[in-house]
Amino acid sequence: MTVKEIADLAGTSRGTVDRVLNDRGNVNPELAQKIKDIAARENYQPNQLARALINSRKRIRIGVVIHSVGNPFFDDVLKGIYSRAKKLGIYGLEVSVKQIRGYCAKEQIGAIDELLKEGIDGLAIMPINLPEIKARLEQLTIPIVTFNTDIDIRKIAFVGCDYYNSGRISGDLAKLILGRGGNAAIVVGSFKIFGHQQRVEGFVDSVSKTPGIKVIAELENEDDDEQSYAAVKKLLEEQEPDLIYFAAAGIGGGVRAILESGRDIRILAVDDTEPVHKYLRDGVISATVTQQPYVQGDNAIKILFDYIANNKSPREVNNFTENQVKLRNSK
Amino acid sequence: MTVKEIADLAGTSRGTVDRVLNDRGNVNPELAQKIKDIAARENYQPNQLARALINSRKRIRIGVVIHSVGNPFFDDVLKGIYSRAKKLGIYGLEVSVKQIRGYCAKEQIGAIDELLKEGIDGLAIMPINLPEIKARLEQLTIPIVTFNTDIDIRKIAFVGCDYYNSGRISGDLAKLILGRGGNAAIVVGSFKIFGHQQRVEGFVDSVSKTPGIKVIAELENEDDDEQSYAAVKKLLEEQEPDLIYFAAAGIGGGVRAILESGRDIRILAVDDTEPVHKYLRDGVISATVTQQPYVQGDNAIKILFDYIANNKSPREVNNFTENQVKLRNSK
DNA sequence: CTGAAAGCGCTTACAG
DNA sequence: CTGAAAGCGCTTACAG
Repeated sequence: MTVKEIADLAGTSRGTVDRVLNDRGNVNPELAQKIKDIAARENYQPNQLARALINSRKRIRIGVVIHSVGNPFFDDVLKGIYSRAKKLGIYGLEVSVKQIRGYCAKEQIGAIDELLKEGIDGLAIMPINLPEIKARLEQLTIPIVTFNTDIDIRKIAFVGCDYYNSGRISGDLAKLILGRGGNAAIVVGSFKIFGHQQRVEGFVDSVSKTPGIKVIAELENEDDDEQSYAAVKKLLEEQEPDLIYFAAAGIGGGVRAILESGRDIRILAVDDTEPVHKYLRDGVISATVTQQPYVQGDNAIKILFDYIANNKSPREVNNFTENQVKLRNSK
Repeated sequence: MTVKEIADLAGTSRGTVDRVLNDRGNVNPELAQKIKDIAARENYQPNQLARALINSRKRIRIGVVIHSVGNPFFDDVLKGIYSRAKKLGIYGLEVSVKQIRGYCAKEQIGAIDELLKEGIDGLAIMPINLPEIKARLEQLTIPIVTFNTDIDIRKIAFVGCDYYNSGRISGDLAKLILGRGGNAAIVVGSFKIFGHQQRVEGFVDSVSKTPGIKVIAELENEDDDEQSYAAVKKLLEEQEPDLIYFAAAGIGGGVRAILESGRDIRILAVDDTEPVHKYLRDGVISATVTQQPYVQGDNAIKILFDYIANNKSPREVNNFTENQVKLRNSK
């Protein structure tokens, strides 16, 4: 079935069929209905390649805001973004990435405004969860996809980690390691950060079913290696954990404190940044739970483009990446 | 840069440019060189969409041979195959799948011959590793991709598991669980099957670095639940394993023997078939190592189509899927 | 509101 | 060996 064939069946022209099938208006309602009926009856499927060939001439611009500066975790997220941008380049996609540093709302809003000035058809953003960001995003009329971290606004999709599940899986690991019992401690960045909180909850829920396992401490390190070192050092002076679960950043510093203590403590981590990777290979860290950063970048762009170019929404707003367990010999 | 622009620069026609750039011959060598130079200088990249639109008119037929009948492991492999077949349908791909049962060389050769009679442009096959299969495949002139299991022939690619690495990762799990020491037993289908052998090697190499862990038994179960049950039952009467690693099929039967014994034994599995899935959820099996069956099917078709339609080979002949650790709360 | 024509960038006959 | 023309299935002006 082609546009031409439908036009012939309806006794009209291709232009008119195109207008009807793509809701471009300006068609006699009766004729429009007739064309729709024929298309439905003949199960017309537009040829995606022909359509893409035409559509690729009008550029689609997607803006990306990511606070990746100084944080190697986001290297893989960026790889995913650029890879998908390249793949969709032949379809007319142009991606403009604003990399910013840390958690500054002002800088983030600045990046959004710059992108708007450049002129974008959609925004992929890792929003800082603050009221002023929420307010700014709610003013936008272009479609938005959030990735890695979420915020409570109307959006096409969120692509990122299911933190609660991540915590549960780390809990599974703790149970494997501690067997019938032992003391576990948890170190996170901040209980104020939703994802961190969720991981702690998941971990605690998971291990709490095993009576012999006790969670003896929950510490904050502000995602900072020095604070992490100090907090863990203090912990080791006061208590006797058999296992420490690092549920956010600052892992390198914390591990250093453990190694210096000379104690035999099992270590669980999250993600696969440089220090984690190294300590995992060396057998210092027992396991880490990763969150497919590459997929987060890749899929955020894919979903947003699909929405803009093909008017297709993902099935679910929440698109969770897999929480994958990595051990010493994992690749 | 378009064909038209190159033709203008070279003072010739689009037809001639097309002949040169696609090696269709029948062009004056000097003119051909001139066109090639211009294309190189202008960094000409053919528009993939326009090309695909044309090429989609000639159907490309890929035949698939898979011994999936009666083995639910291959459900996901099939899903991957059909998903990729559908995705590439708009590019002209037609896939014909021959599902056969078990390890019968005659049936497999029959399936190959049927496909050849249907007329295929490429073959994706899970070859039984037997001389007669090897001989038959070596006669073929169409491109071949092997998936899930490999055979020593000339081919475009193998897509499947790195069994040795899979075994090593299970060894990592054993070390996590046994901590400083304990007895491990291994159950495989057959030492004659390369993949099974490799998993055993990987496991042994991995745990052998920990002095306290001993591998006290290596059993065969012919991938059969009843034989598995009997073998494990006998093992438990004679020895005292702390952990049993099932490195192939027949896991349901083996686990039943363990449960009936009432002994507290940690269990490692491979793949995520129904009994494994259930026992993992119930906390009977501690962990399993999976091999991305969906990706195996999906990627085998993708690579083969890319070779036939776009003359593109994968970077490596061996395309290993990831060995992923799944725990109780994994999704 | 409608249709004839041109065009996207490529490939495919066909005539010479 | 070469070029002019037609065609893939769609969309986009443009004239009426």
